Amino acid sequence: MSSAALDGTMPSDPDLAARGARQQQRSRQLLDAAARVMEREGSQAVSMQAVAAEAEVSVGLIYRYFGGKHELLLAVILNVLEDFATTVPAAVEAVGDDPVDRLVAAFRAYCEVIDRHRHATVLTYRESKSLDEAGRARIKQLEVETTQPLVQVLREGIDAGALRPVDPEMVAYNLLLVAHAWALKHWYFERTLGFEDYVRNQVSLALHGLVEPRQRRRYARLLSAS
Amino acid sequence: MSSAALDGTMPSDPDLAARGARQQQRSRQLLDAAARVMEREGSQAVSMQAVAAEAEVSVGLIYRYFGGKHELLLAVILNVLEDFATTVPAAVEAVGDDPVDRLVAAFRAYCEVIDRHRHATVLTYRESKSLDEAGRARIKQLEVETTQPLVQVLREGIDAGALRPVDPEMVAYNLLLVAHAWALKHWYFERTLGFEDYVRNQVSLALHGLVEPRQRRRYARLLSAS
Amino acid sequence: MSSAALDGTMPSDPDLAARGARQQQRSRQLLDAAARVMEREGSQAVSMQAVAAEAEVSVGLIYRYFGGKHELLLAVILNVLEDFATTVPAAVEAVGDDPVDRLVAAFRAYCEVIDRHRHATVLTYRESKSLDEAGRARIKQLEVETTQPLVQVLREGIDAGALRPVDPEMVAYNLLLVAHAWALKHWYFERTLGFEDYVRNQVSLALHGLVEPRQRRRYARLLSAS
Amino acid sequence: MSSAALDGTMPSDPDLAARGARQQQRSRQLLDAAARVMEREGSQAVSMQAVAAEAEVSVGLIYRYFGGKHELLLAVILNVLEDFATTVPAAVEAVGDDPVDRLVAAFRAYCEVIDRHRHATVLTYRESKSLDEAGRARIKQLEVETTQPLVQVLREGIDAGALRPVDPEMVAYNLLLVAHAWALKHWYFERTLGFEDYVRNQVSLALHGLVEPRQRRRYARLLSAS
DNA sequence: AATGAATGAGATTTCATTCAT
DNA sequence: AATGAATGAAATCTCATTCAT
Repeated sequence: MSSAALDGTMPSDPDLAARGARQQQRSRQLLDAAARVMEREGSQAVSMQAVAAEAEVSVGLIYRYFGGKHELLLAVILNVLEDFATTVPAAVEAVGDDPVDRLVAAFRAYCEVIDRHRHATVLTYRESKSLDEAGRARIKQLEVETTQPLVQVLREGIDAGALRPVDPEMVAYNLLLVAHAWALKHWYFERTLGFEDYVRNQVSLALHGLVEPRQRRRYARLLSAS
Repeated sequence: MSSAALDGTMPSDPDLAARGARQQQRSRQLLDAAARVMEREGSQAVSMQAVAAEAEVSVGLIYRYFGGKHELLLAVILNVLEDFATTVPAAVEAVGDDPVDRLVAAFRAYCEVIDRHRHATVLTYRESKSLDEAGRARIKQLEVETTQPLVQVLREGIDAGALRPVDPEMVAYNLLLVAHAWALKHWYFERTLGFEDYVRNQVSLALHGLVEPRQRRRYARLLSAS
Repeated sequence: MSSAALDGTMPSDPDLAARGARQQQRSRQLLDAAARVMEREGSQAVSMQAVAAEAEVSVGLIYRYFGGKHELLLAVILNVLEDFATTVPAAVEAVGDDPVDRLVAAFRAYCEVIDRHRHATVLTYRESKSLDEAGRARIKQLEVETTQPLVQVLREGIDAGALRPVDPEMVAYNLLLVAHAWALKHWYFERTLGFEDYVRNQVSLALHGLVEPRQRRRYARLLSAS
Repeated sequence: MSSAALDGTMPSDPDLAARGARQQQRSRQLLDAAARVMEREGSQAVSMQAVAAEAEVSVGLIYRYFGGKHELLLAVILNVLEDFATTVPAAVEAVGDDPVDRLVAAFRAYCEVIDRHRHATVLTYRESKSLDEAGRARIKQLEVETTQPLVQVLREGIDAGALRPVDPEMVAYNLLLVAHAWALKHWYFERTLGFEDYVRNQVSLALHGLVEPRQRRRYARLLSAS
């Protein structure tokens, strides 16, 4: 991984800074092009030549920014996971203290990130086998970390007596999966549901399974599907 | 799709029948080898040479039974979907009349099929882009049909007043996804859960979300996770 | 060349004779099928499997009658050349003594053989490179022999003073070529000419170049094109 | 057909021009190599590996310049037909106004082009079946156009009363065929005739068939064979 | 920093030929 | 005599990667 866009170096020399900015912009341009074309065709079907054409640069340039095809693919996937890492905690904090509100905010944030990177999400499922073991391990590790905010709010809810005493890790993964499903099975859901409907229905269904019976009245608004 | 294993022709001439049986056996042998090696390595990464080596036949022979790599992959995937089509309805019928029992039996049967073809299930997610449009459409169509038994038992349960009035199609797809997750996220779940735990936990969670509150006592056995 | 059809052995034992007849029939069947399908698709494009299918026999059987693909192709071509060897001299003898009549009869016979084996004639041009050196040499040799009747009648005509003193070998080859052209450029000529027109026009043109000026009146019938 | 050598674009940017020139040179190099090796062995028998080896480049490079084997073959053949299109009209114009002189000049020019591309001419006969329908149609179309200068001078000659009133299209095709024969049957003619002899003999023979009897004296020089 | 021509290993696919039945 | 399943060498074509400019 040699992409300047993915490490956090911050040179102080203004020349270097300018160069760094240009590099970051290039890197983003390449990443976007790669995501666009891979998502369109499936990454194995996409040649470096095609990515270069989509980004309107030469093949050689890609190798300046990414060590090779595997690294490029890895960077595309990591890009999504980073979006989770920044978006979800922010959404949870923004919503206040009620544990069920926080849970819903977290789930909704997951779904929004997925919706932003719908095709790249599919890539994660489809292409991980074409990475080396190190890359796969890194993605799995980050995916697990990605669920932590959910696990956290679930624990809070259980401790606060708002949620039933479920296995927070399994439930968190279930919710992540349902969010992924918006991308994975989009061809199916889009026939009947818009994004908002999907999120609201899934929230209602999940909360029916999770909220303590005696707390139901309090969250009636979230429990009703329509 | 020229595989004799996938059509149900049954010639009456004993010679032809013997030949048909030999062909079906070959077909199965090749399919198994393909599934084994594709699941191990990811189908794009797997050459026809590798499949041939795994099956201990020559490359050329694969082309006698399957028109090419795409057809072979398609056959591997269809093989799983056919297992659903036979196993799930049988399990539902075997369990009796109670709608919640039937729902649980259906879900459990899905999970068992997935567990039998864990790697081939992953293939479905990973490789569908390498099929042609017709193949993809066929798989999607069969996948949708595959959910129908679940949709059916959900409707029965709702009509009988045992389940809350949820959207049966969305819930069915959610349950299918949770079953798929046993394959897709096996690397994660296997750290903490065996197959039985996974099924029981998911059943408990799902039923908490689905069963009519006033029917809870009746299904306490299924609602408890451990 | 193991084809029984192409050597002249004639067994005296009636059993052997029956077998020989059956073999000859098989041989002819295969040859016809090969010619048909090769002519349709171009011999290189035609697999032994395709020939077998066309002849409605198994691939293995072809190898019983012809040593391999090269021999089969060679046999198809030789078959045409044999037709020349029998048809042309017969036509020349049948027409009488006039040297110009004999020339015309020979040319017309060539054209008729070509018309009978139009596609196989094209094969001779197209596929000779796929034969081994021995096969090519044999075909060239036979092709040269094939022109001999024409050379012969040209010589007779010159000696008799009916034809101008041209180079008989070159003229013979020219005439053979014009006959071949009926097959080679059939796509062109068929737009404007039927077989009879083609032959008559070419006869007229050739005789204008060949007949002694003072003999013209005598052959006016042949010299007029329409 | 992506060969830069075959379209006439002329970029004004000097960098692009230089690149274009390099590409055209490469294209020509590959075309020459392909012609050389195909002519030597027969195009079906020739692998892309062999062409690459002959041109001393890698296989992959051929695919940058020609879309595949068919296009390469097509380009080799078109190359010859283009030589006709430029050489023959020029030769006709260079010789002056006499219709018979023009006819002879045209025929001689045909023969010279054929002699320059002797093996590629054979290719046209041998390999057209391995092209797709569009390619075959294009070649036939160009071949017909190629005869037009001959048709034209024949018409002029007939109109001027120098030639007998023959069918100019058929005669033109005959002459083209006789020119082709120098390539097709070179193995035969080279035993007795050099290029000059061949052309002179054929001219003499053809003119005997074509020139108006009362104009013979005027063209005695061309009518004598030696 | 950027280009894109060039490479060549490797993938899929075909098919002449063999051989057990 | 006849079959056709099986083989495997060889062909076409792709594309990740390199490197001279």
